[in-house]
Order: sequence, then C-alpha cells, then structure tokens
Amino acid sequence: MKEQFKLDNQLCFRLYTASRLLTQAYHPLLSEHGLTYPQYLVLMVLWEKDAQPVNDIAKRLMLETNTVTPLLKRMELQGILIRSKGSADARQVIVTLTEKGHILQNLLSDVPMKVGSAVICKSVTPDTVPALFGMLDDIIAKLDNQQNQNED
Amino acid sequence: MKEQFKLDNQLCFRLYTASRLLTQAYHPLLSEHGLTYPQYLVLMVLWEKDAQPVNDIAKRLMLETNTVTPLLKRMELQGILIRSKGSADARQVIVTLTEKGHILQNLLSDVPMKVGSAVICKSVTPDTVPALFGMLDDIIAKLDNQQNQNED
DNA sequence: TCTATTTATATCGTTTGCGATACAAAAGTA
DNA sequence: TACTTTTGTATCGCAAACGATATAAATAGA
Repeated sequence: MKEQFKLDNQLCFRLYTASRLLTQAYHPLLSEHGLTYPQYLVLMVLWEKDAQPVNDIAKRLMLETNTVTPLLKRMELQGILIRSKGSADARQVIVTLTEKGHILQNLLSDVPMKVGSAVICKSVTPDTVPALFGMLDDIIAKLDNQQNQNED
Repeated sequence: MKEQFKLDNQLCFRLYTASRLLTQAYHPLLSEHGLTYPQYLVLMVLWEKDAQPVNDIAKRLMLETNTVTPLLKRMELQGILIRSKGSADARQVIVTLTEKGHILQNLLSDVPMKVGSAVICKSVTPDTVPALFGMLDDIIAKLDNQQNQNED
C-alpha cells in the first residue's frame, strides 16, 4: 500500500480534525450564549468594524454568501444584528450589530484565553505559534490564489 | 478592542479556513468519481484494513457514529461498500469494501500527489512538514484528551 | 437610450457534523 | 436467573458548507 495513501500522512485530515476538535472546544463557551462557532466568527468581524455589507463579511471569513446569508438571518432572528438595504447600492444588505450584539463582546471576553490555554502543549507554545500561523497563512494564501485563478 | 478578539490572532479560524480550502482542493478530483472528502477518508481507512465495525472507523476518523452511519449508508447505496451484521457481536455492523471500493484505490492513486503539490509553498516544504504535522498532532491529542476527561 | 454584462444577495438541494435520544444486544451483578 | 448497566448503532433535528442557479440592481457598451 502506497505510503501517500495512509491517513497518517495526510495534511488535510490533520487540519480537518484539529479544526473540528478546536471548534468543539469553543462549543460549551458559546452555546451558553446561544451561539455557534461560525456565528462567533461573524461577531468578531463586526466587532472589528460594524455596519458591513454581506459580501465584505463573507470575504473576510473566506466563505460564500450562500453560507453567510442564512447564518446572518439566524443571528437576526436572535436579535444580535440587523440586516438593512444599503442606501448607496440597493443590492447590498448592510449588517449592523444591535445592543445585544455589542454586549456579547463583554460576555465572551474570556473565551480567547480559555480556548487558547486548551491548546498549549509541548510543541505549541507562545514561541512556536508564530511559525504555525505563518505556515497556515501560507497554505491559505496558496489555495486561495489557485481558486481565484481557476475562476478566470 | 482586545488583541485576542481579532480574527487575525485566532488559531481556530486559521485551521477552519485551511481545512475548508484544502478540502475544496480535493473536490474536483473526488467528485469525478462521485465521492466527497469524508467518503474518501472512509475509503482510506478501509484500504488500510478492510472489514471493520462502524465504531472502529469512527474512532479512526475521530468522528461520532451518528456522523459515520449515514455516510456509510450513502456509500453503500453507491455500491462502494457493504454493511453487514457482525457474527460474533450482533450489535456490530461490519463494513466491507466491494470490488468497486477496491478499484477506486487505483483510480484515485494520483490524488495525494496532486493535492500535495497544491499546498507546497515558501514555509511549507518537505523539510517543514514534519514540524507542522507534529504541532497539529499535539493539538489534536491535547483536545482529544480533554474531551475524554470531561466524559468521566 | 437600450441592451448586455457584471455584481450583490438569495434560494434550493445535498452532504456533513453533532447534541440529544432511542433501542437492542452484550456484559455485569445480585 | 432476573435485573441493571454498558456498549454499538441508529434516528432526529438543526446548523453549517457549498455547487448550481435565480433575481434584481448597477454598470458598461453600442
């Protein structure tokens, strides 16, 4: 059996598993406030800059609008944000945080620390994290470029 | 705004994005044969060792049986594998590859190389991949341990 | 100006992923 | 043996993801 075919040699399986398990680590901290991890990502984007069109949020998260639109609708139902027609461009839908959406930033202030401490281990420390971030960023940039090229 | 809250400082978002984009890189190669990435993972498990109970496949992929069961049913419908009652333990369902499932190993033999070459970049090379694997494996092991402890 | 194309969102259908729960077979216990 | 607990799978419901497609508004071109 070819070595390349072994699960243990697959980068994608590691990323897939690490991503799932780390997302699960967020779950108890977020579900306490009725949130999912992708919803938490949307909140982080809007905390950085409020009142963004759907497209900007999708681009920031590198997701498609057909993923983000239903997600935003669910968050609107929860009263976390408001979706309103853009005034300059009537096609756009501008997403704005409500009071509840802003308050969540305080309620969730300990989440990054708690999850961060859960992943610290022998080979992943404040010293090595920058190298890990660099590799993941490079992978993401490479794959993103290739996708954009295929679209032309 | 707290630095910890910035999307750019989040490990989980990087893993989540890298995992999604890399899975998308598999898509054209797999859909050609009617497969999805999780189905490809199941195949890799069964190519390593055929005729395994559902539980062993789920454990190997670190997924729950309620995820794996429907996945296996779809693959059975496609004629890739067979689910049969275990003889020793009647609760078990043993999953066995069909001829088609074995043939797929040859049809997909160039997938690892193609996807592998798609992620090679400045900071991710044959020299640095072992370090990356080590860090991801440590993160996975740490999170897996914490989950198992919470269950007791 | 009128039409063609692009852009911003949304809808639809399918597959995952997972928490909660159900259920039957096996194992343990009194 | 009768009863309890554990184990292996499965069902259900919901929230992502995403390919394919639709729709209206804006833009470009003739």
